[in-house]
Order: sequence, then structure tokens, then C-alpha cells
Amino acid sequence: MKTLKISEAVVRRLPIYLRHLMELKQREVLTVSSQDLGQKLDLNPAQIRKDLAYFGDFGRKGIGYDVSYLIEQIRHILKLDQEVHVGLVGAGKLGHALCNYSVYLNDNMKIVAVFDAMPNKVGSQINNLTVMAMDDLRDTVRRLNIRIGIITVPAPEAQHVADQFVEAGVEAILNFAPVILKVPSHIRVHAADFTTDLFSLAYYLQEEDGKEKVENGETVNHS
Amino acid sequence: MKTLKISEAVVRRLPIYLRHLMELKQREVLTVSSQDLGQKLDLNPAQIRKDLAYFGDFGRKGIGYDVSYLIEQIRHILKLDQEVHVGLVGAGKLGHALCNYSVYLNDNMKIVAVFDAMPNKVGSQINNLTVMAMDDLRDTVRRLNIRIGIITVPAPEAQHVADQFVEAGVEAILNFAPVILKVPSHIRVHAADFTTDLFSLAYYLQEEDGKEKVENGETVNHS
DNA sequence: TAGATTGTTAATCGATTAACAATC
DNA sequence: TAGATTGTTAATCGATTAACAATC
Repeated sequence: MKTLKISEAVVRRLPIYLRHLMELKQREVLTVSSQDLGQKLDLNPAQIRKDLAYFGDFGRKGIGYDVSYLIEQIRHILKLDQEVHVGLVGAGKLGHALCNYSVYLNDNMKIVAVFDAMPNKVGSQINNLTVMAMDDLRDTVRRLNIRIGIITVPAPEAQHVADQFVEAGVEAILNFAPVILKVPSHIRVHAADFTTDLFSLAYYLQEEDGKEKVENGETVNHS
Repeated sequence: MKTLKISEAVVRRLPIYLRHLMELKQREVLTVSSQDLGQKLDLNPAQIRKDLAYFGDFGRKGIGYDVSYLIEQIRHILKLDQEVHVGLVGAGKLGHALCNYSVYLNDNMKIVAVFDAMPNKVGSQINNLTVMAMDDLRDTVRRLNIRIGIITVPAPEAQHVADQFVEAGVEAILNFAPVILKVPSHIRVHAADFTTDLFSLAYYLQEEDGKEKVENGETVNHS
């Protein structure tokens, strides 16, 4: 069992493994090979074995991986076996949508508080949560042990919100605003801005008229 | 000016450069160095220069990059200087939210049609768009020249929607559903599922009790 | 001219893949 | 036993970073 230096690329694949394993479990599949997984997830089987081997010897030679056991292990690695409270700032459409997705989230990971800077939003209901004022953020984060913050405010306000999250003691931030946040190095930030994705997709569109960039059709590797 | 094999990593950084350059332009900054950009965007200046140099000699030695000119160039590279029509399937909260973000999108990239499989959603209004039935997808994609499809339906329906997008002739897909889509190799798919992000964030949380995984605190490189 | 900054080559670093002995 | 499949080492591939001549 290795310990040190697990790369972000590896960690980002774990939820993808987990998600598919849960589906297999639901279909009552008992065992799965790295071959099978690779096929389904479009990944190299050796990579999957290597990823998992960073954390333990989860498989059995000649057999594969026990689906339930592997789920349990990955859930532990990702700390999804403990309660993780999430707070969200920005009670707009997107914030609303994410709160609803909450249902899809793991039982242990849930959005427990929603905040907004607009006075007219404060007090309104989202599912079973009442939108709170930003003034309540700091105390609420501490009181409810909120460890992850989600930011769904417009870009110009995102940095300020991040600062407040950090101040309040959040450990990680998922940022939907299209800005690069400046935070202390011990805070983990993941960018979830969909415009970046969408704009980079446009690059791969075929040239409208066949006149230039012919080379792209051949060189670009569609995955 | 290089041509071949521009990696996905490079393409994904272009929208980030663009975004910051637009901000600079708004602040009437005329010129920017790779140094400055790197500082703001948390990237290595050499990497920025190399990224840009794949597409042309946009900078001036001793001076830096002309902000307006570089914006123009990146917009061209990303094809944001042409009209790109986008279609969206799944008129739920998330779909709604993305349609609203449309305002933030580039003028030339816009969501021009929304579809939903639920009969009770069909006919309702989202901004200035009327939600259409799935039966209309194929014809509408062709009629309106929709080139990018966005999927915001529940996971079990996502593959079917993708199939229909592909059949209709869409060139790229932005998928918010937590599944790996199977599409022909000439179709580009970007995953935009936020649960993956959120789950991988949980990995980086501190251990609740100080008993195990001490190594993480030291080895993990927070970016 | 002196200082700044590019574009680019070479060096480094890290991640993916292939290959295979171990073993179920 | 024969076939399948892991965990792991070694080879490959690709991306990032450092360094520097060219030049504004």
C-alpha cells in the first residue's frame, strides 16, 4: 500500500469509478474486472488498477474486484463515509438547481445552508432550507460544521464570497463563477464554471467553410 | 506558427486567458505580459507564452501582448467570432439556470432551442424560448444549425439524448449528467457533472480525528 | 543603451501504458 | 491444470518549466 503523492488526476477518477460501481451493484453484479471498467468508462485498465492500488490491494488475481467491497473502500477514501456539510452562497437559479441535485448526492454529503447577499432573497425557501443573510455565514459555518463551500454568485462577487468562506473556516470551495479565486494554499478550490467548458468545445467544431485549419480534422484527438 | 497536435490542456486554458483579457480591456489596460497573466491566473508565464505561440506570434518582445489584439486572436481560435448555436435538452432547474447564464455567454454563442421529454414541460417558456418536444429535436437542430448540444437530464436518460443529438448532426456535447456517454469518435464530449468535482473535493478534507492519513496533510499539493 | 519580455529549445517532471510474474 | 486477472515495474509518452538568444 503506497501512501505519498496521489495526484489530482487519480483522485478525480475515483468518483467516476464509484458512480459506475454503484450502478453495477444496483444491477446485482458481484464482481468486475479492470478490463470491464475500462471498457465502460473509456479508460485504460492498467490505469484503473494502478489508481486503485495506490490505496490498497482491493482486487483478487484471476477474479477482479468485489463490487460492494470496492464501493465501501472508495467511499472511505473519498470520505463519503462521514457526514460532510456543504454551504452554498448564491440563491439564484443555479444555486437552486444545485440544492435540488442534493437529492442525488451521497446521503452523507449535503447542502445544509444557503446564503445570499440580496435582502429580498433572504428568508425565502429552497427545499427545506431558509436562505440566510451573508452576515450569518461565519457563525453558521461554525455551528453546522460546514466544510465545503459552493459559490454560485456572479463573477464580480465571487472573490469576496470566497474570502468569507475562508475566514469562516471552510476547507474546500467549489466555484461556479468564471474567475480564478485567490485563497490560502491550504484551501482546495475546484473550478466548475461551465462557460470555460463550452468555449473550449467550440474550438473543436469543424470550420464552417472548408478553407482553413484543415489540419485540425486530422490532428485533434477526440476522446 | 506551429500547427499540429494542440493538446486539450492548452485549449482549455484559452477561455481562461480570454476571460481575463476581457476584464483587462474593460479596465482599459492596453498591454499585458505573460508574467502579469501568470500571476493573476496562477499559471507559469512560460506556459502561457508557449500556449499562445502554438497559434501565432501574438506578442512583442520587450513589450508584452496587446490586450485587444490578443482577445481578437483567441476569439478567432475558439471560433467565438462566428455564430454558434447551442441546443439544450432538459428543461429542469439546471437547464433553466444555464439558459439564464446565456446572457453571460459570448454574443455569438447562444442557446437557441430547449427540449424536454415531459409533455407537461413542453410549451412552457424559458426566457424567450418555448420548450419543444423531443420529436422536434432532429428537425430543429438542422433548421437552426445547432452545433453544440447541452444535456441536463437525469443520468438514466442522458445516453438516449446524446444519441438523438448525434443523430441530428450536433458536433459537440456538454454533458451535465453523471454518466460517461458513448458517442462516435468525431463527436466531442465534455463532462460538466458537478458531483464528480464535489466528491473529489471531499478527498482533500482534513481527517476528522487526527488518527490516520497524516501523510495527506503534507503530500497533497493544493493548487 | 539598458531593461523587459517574447518565442523557442532543452531539461525536467509527471502521468499513462505495456508487459509480466504472481496467483486466484 | 488452464485461463483470467491482479499489482507492479519498466517503458513510453506528453506536458510543464527553465533558460536564453533575439529584439522591442
